[in-house]
Amino acid sequence: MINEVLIQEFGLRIRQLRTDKNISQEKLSSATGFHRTYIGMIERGERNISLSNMAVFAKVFEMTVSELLDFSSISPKHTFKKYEIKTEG
Amino acid sequence: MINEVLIQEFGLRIRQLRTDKNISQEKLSSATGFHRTYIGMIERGERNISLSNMAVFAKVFEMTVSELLDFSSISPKHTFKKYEIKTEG
DNA sequence: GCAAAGATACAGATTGTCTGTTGATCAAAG
DNA sequence: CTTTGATCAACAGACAATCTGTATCTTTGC
Repeated sequence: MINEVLIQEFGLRIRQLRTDKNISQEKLSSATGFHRTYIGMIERGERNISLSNMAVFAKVFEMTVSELLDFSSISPKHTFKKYEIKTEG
Repeated sequence: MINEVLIQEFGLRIRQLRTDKNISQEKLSSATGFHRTYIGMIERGERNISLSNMAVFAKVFEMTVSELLDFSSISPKHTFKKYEIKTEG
């Protein structure tokens, strides 16, 4: 999978926001409508989620998708330079 | 499809960035590695793209995914309140 | 034991690729 | 002015690859 690091950062970000709210994966599951095991897979960086599903998390955490993808609190050195393009791997 | 409005905004954002760079869909296609028709579908808001593929566009446009999803120039009133959650449609 | 989370496997849906066609626009040439 | 050639983008249909969402079982920690 391409851009795995980014997907893992996203998982950490969701976990951080969830634990900040002091709720379980099951609670987040019912808030978002996703299955609880799916939440777990996302937090572990095992799922490359789509824009429309990102928006569901963003809404539950009351922020825009842009803010949801702001990893400065998790990974201060985050930069586009680490992103990968398909054919150069 | 859920969150269609957001997906359309993303398409407009890509189109804006591409036309600002003065390149054709085909040029963007070879820069990103995606098929030329796929670029067109994204710009028309017909594809719900994944995080890892967003990063490919972000890299080509030299910005983070968070910046790529900043729609303030396209849609100044963008807010998470317009996002949808699965079960409410 | 019990609750929360990890792990794996799976069907069905969607994304992403590919070939090819159509129509619009533009510039150079007749 | 109209034909030719080149470039660009919308679109259709078929296919491969990947994601979505669920079920089930295992592990961890209280």
